[in-house]
Order: sequence, then structure tokens, then C-alpha cells
Amino acid sequence: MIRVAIFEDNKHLRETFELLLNNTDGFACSGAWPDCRNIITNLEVYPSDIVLMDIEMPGMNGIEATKLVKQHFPKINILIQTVFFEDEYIFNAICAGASGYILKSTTPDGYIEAFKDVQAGGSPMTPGIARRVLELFKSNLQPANPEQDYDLTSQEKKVLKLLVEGKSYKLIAQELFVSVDTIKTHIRNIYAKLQVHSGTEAVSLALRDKLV
Amino acid sequence: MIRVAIFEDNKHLRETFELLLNNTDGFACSGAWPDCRNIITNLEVYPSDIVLMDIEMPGMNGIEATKLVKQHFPKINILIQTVFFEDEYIFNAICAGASGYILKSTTPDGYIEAFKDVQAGGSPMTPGIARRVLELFKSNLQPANPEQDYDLTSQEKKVLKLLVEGKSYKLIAQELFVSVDTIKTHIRNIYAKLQVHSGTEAVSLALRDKLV
DNA sequence: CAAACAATAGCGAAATCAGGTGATTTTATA
DNA sequence: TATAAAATCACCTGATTTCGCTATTGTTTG
Repeated sequence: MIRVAIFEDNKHLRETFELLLNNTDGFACSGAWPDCRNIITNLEVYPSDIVLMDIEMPGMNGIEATKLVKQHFPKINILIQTVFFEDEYIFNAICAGASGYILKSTTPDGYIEAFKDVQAGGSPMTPGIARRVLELFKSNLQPANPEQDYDLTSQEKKVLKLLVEGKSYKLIAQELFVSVDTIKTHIRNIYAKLQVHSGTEAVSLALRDKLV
Repeated sequence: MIRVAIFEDNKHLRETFELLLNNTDGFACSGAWPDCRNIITNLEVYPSDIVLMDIEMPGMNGIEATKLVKQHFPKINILIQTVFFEDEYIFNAICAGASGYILKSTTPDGYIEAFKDVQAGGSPMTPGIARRVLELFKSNLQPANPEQDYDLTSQEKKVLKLLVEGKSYKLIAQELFVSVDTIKTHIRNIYAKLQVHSGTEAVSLALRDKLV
């Protein structure tokens, strides 16, 4: 029996969900509330496997509530439903720990499917949402610079790595068993190749372009 | 009419897809190949809206092929299908520009649905895959350190930001319209708060913990 | 083999930085 | 309005860094 708690401010929708769940084999509605006041207490009193969460609600919004629930009940899967398509919402919902994100246009069967998917460890998503997630993923993850190699030699890479770790010339020299003057030479060459003029600049560039 | 090109090394599957597409209203199979040799030429000769791409294929694998196709035909949507559930594959497929990622267990109707979703600008995903994407998203995007604030004041943050940009004390002073000695003081305080002893260390930490 | 490159090393000078100490003014907030 | 926190500035010292030039020793490669 999969227990689903509903947080949805629209009375009609809320009651529809409740009815749908209680009339579907294998499902039960563990509770339905119009807002997230006392959400933690409510979920303590009415144990649930899944929370269906509306984003736009009076008082605390669904994303804040998601964070809160995840803190107190990490095992509960939270399915976000909304009419909003905004990247901002999607992004925040994911970061808050949502296990799924569906649009409100979904059919009753669609909801039941989504609940089953969530319970099985999946993350149902409207394809349109999924596309946004992929785009967000790409734009946030790929640091633009694919093929900037700067032609650093292996020794130069080692030196740069140690520089990134905040080591001084002297320490780097010790670590690589060479003289400080050699490190000076290497760093001079690194600066020339990266077109920078200070350690901080080099470190910045190295981290941004993933040279280390 | 949605034109779908198939790249799938399994002969039986390939022919099944061809049949399915040619017998579904609104769809046509623009071509079916067992590998990605001459994929660009093939797609030039047989224009397509969607490519259904297997990952595991002899010769060039589906992810490499996806990259290639996206380079030449940015408008073609590529639907990856695979039996693999590996994060590595999912990650690379997304970065390569795939518009969807479904498991091979999908039903014929499921494929048609997926094609429609892709054509409508969505990214159909098996819920299990979607979960992996969300996890990847969270782990790759949130760099571990949510609660390290270091209590930097707003001016200190500005200074740190400029330091990260590789500016010297003198330049930072000019930019903030204060004296170099003030900048020195700020940087001394920043170092104390971050527990570091050099600019490179501070920049490293700032970038890693997203303080800027 | 000669040329190019990588890695090593040195010297010197000017600039910059890291730290210590102390102090004043502004701003926020209880 | 009193107090704390933030922001400002100064002076000093020693250490470190940046950058100029030069040079030797291997290694690779056309």
C-alpha cells in the first residue's frame, strides 16, 4: 500500500486527488492539506511514502516545504506538480530534493503512473520539463572551454597543480625535488602560455578551464 | 510527417522500428543503418527530423555519433536508446546533445510517444534515467559546501572577487577607490577568515566553495 | 645530425605581498 | 544613544613573486 500525502491549495483538485488515490488499488491518501503549515507534524502523525506537492501555495511555497520535508524525512519521495515551467522553479525544486516534476495537465492515470514510478525509484517528468532540466544541466555544467590546452608540459602541469593548492615556490620546489629557480622558470613559462601575470590569475584560469 | 532515421546494429530490432514507423500515421522511416559509418552523408541524402540512436554499436558509438550529428545538423533531435543505465553514459549523452534517453524495454507505443514528445520539443526519459539525471545534476552542480559562509563582509567579498580576477592590490584599490593599505587590511582579514596564507590559496578556496 | 623542445639551474632587480601594530571614521543595530 | 561591527588608512619589515637574461643537459624528431 503506497501512502500519498497531498499539499494543494485548490480544494476541488485536492479532493479529486484524495478520491483518486483512495479508489485505486494499492494506493491510499494519508492526508490532504491546503497549505504547508505544520507539514512536519502532519507527516509525523500521518506517515507517508510520497508527498504530492503544489508549488504555488499560500504561506510557505512548495519548494521551501520540499527542503524542509527532505531534512526531516529523507526517505519520503516528493513529487512536485505545478503549472509553472520556469527554469528557476525547476532548478530550485531539484536542488531542494524533489524526486519528480510534473505539469498539472497530466491525466488521472498519469498521476497514478507517476506515483508508481516514484515508488519504484524513478523520477517521472513531463518531457517538456525534462528538456529544461537537460538544458540547465548542460549550461551549468559545461564550462564553455572544451579544447583550450595551452600546451602545458607535464612538469608545468604539476607545478600549476601545486600552485592551485596554494603552495609557495619554495614548497613546490621541495615537493618536486628541484631548485626554486627551476620553479621560477616553469612558472614564467606557464604565465606566458596562459597569458597571465600573477599566481591568482593563473589559479583562476586553471580552475575555470579545468586544467587541473 | 515526422521523418525518423534509425541507427541500430540489431537487424531484427532495426526492421521492427522501420515497420513500426512506416505503419504509424504521421511517421516515416527516412532510413535505417546498422552503424554510423557515413552518418553525415546518410542524413544529408535522407533528411530526417529525429534520429533514434543506439549507444552500443560496432565502430563509432552512439554518443560520438550524437556529437557529430549535432555539429552538422543542430536541428535534428536525437533520441538515445540503450540497455545501459550507467551514469557515465547518461552524462556523456546529455553533454553530446541528446534530446532524450530511453531504455530498450519501452513498448512500441512508448517509442511513438517518445518520438512525438521529442518532435514537440520535449525530452522523453525513462523515469529511472530521469532520477539518475537529477542525481548527477545535484552532485555536479552543488559543490559540496553549502554551509561554509566564512562570514565575509560585503567589502571583503568585493575584494576577494577582484583577487580571483587576478588583480593586484594596487588595481583593486583603484577599482574600489580606496588606498592600497585598506586593501591590504581587507585581504589580511579575508585570509584569517578563510584560514589561508596566500592569494593563490584564497582564490582556490573561493572558486571551489563558490564564494564568488 | 641538427633543430626544437623539455627540464634543469642561476643571478639580479624591481615589484608585490604577508604580517604585525595601531588608529580613525562610518554605519548598523540593540 | 551607546556599542559593536565594518571600513578606512598608515608605517614597517621581511619574504615572496615577477620577469629580465643566460645556460646546460637530455630527448625527440624530421
